[in-house]
Amino acid sequence: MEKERIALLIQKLEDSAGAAEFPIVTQLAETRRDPFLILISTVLSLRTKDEVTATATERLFSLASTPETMLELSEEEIRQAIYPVGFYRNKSRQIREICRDLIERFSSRVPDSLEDLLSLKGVGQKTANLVLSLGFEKDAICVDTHVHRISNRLGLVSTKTPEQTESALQNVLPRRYWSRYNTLLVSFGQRVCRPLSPLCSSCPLC
DNA sequence: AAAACGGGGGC
DNA sequence: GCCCCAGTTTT
Repeated sequence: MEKERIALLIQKLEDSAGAAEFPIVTQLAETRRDPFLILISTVLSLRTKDEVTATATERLFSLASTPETMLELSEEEIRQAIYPVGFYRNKSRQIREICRDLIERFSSRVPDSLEDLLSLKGVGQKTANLVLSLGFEKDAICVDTHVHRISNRLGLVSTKTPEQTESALQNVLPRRYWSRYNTLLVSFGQRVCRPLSPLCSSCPLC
């Protein structure tokens, strides 16, 4: 019964997502299927709105789209490309360190294991899971603020922190939905179920 | 002025 | 668990 409810929920989310626009970062992810782009844009997204993140990602990747070429950019060049994302001074340094690390330790490829991803500078649980999910289509759930908020609003879980949500979802949500869950919820969270002034009147779930 | 934005790290 | 980090926009 709970399974059927979840299946119906996912179906409704998929229907509404197909009829509308995905968030820009997710669009980039869908079109490019490039783990490196996913990784960098996720790093940029920390404390930053989606549209700003997308603009910064596009500007940066128009200058360089591989670890090698990106490492050739100076911190100043990266700073200018990604402004005004939050923490842009730290991030320009961090991005160069990640590029250097990818080149030296992973032959210029983004690793596809949780452990290796976590070993990169400034990459934590959520960033790593998002790269696995969006970049490699693996069974991972990135419980960011959107996923946390909406999972509770939908009544799938009843939790206080994103960490609690992550473990709770692993028990509730069938594994076959994991890789789609992020895309669907983040899309839904930005289009409709927004943190402030949610568009409840046009909610596809009601 | 405060809250918000797809956190991470150190302790 | 708590606290710090630190840039900008929105309310």
